[in-house]
Amino acid sequence: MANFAPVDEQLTYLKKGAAEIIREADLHAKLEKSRTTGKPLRVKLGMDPTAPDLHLGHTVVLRKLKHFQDLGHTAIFLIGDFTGMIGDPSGRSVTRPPLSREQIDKNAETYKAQVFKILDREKTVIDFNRRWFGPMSSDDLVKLAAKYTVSQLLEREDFHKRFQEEKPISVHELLYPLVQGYDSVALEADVELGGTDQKFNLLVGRELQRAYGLESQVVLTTPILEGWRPGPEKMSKSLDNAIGIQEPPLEMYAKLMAISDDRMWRYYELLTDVQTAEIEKIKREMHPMQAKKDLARRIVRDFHSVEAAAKAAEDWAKLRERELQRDKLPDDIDEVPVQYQRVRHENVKEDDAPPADGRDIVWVRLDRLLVICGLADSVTDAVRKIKASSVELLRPGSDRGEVWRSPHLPIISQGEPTIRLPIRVGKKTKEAVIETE
RNA sequence: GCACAGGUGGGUGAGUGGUUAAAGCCGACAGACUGUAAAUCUGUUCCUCCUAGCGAGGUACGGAGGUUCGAAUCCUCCCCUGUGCACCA
Repeated sequence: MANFAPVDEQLTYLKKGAAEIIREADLHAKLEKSRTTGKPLRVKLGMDPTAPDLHLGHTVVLRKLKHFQDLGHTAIFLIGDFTGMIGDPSGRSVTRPPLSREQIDKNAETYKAQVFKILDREKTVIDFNRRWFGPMSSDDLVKLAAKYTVSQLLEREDFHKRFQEEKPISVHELLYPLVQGYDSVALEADVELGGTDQKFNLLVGRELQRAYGLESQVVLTTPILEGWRPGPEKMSKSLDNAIGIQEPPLEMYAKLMAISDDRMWRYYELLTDVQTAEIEKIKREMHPMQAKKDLARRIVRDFHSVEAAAKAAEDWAKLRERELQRDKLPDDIDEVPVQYQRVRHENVKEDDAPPADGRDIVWVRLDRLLVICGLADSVTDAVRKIKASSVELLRPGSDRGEVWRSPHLPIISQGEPTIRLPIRVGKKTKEAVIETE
């Protein structure tokens, strides 16, 4: 059979990005045993087919399953089509509405499609817990229920809280951890994976296996990933900070580029196969901006393709540049025709006039001009903007211009019928075409 | 229908007779900073006019009147919203 890597090597690989391993010594022992017997470990990850779309947060634990798979162990992806009908009460203060049969089937299908973006389709065992719960007799169910006590179940924080607050806890919800735990019995799992929020349920699996005369599984939890927006919230669709694995490359890339530097390292740890030592090196030696680009590219590649990732990076850079280019004269400035009458400055004081030395001076009311060009909401607003030094007169062919702080603007005319005047206010640039005739 | 509560600037929300064009916050707009994102800091945030100034004027606190030297603030009527009750049953 397969040749397993040395235990310590495997352990290092598996520990990256893990929140907690219960118990590490057990895992060590199991790895040791599988290596000597040549028998791969049975590693279980169960998911309820509740949300049809997976996001990067879900992939943290999936990747961990993949790691086991990489090392030659048996990855079992268990779709909780039976448990889905109960609804996982984890972290919930109210009863979760159960899913309909059709909904579950539909979600299960989309799950399979998405999960194989990470797992190796050939090597993964997909199972449904209805396989054993479907035919389970009432007798067996009672036997299962007899293995655990109410007070044990009430140790769970959310149950405890609800009990304390005299909020309802349905019996079927109480059953949930038992059912999930029994999955481990049925599958004879050596290891079960889950998010840290699943810890209690996973531990029940340990207990139940022992109660059924099996060796207890090792529980490996993974951290809950934070969303891409600033803030400590976990990644979640409802908080609108999730990066879905089915999202288009550019969207994915852009969101990833928007994460904070701190979070970037977290993502490196939890969403890539870059080894811890390597991450440390990147942290030390690479420019954070470059590191983030690499990360974004890497993740997009995982869910799309190398080409798509390259394209996303390119498109993103273009978008970025366009945004940063507001100092530069854009190629396509809107031209606004303006009649001189509407912007003519009437009462020019003599001493304001620069030496005309024979040429015509055209005095323009810059404030009115801004309004006509749509660069200000009202004349008052225009004056404010002028006084706030945010109005820049651009010189044609140059990226730079001159900040003009007065509502009156003298232009030396060479006698042309029109005067072109590119103006920038903040992000907006317009070119006024003044008809002097 | 009755009874309370309430209607303020883009949004929230202070303000109960007089420097109140109306606090604070948010948003928006600009400026600074910057490797991305964010954060931060500064300024501005009703309109019109000019001589461009801590300038002049106008309009504004649901609507219409009124009291007053003076009202977002007090009175009357109306409109609208929320809540409770009643009606219908």
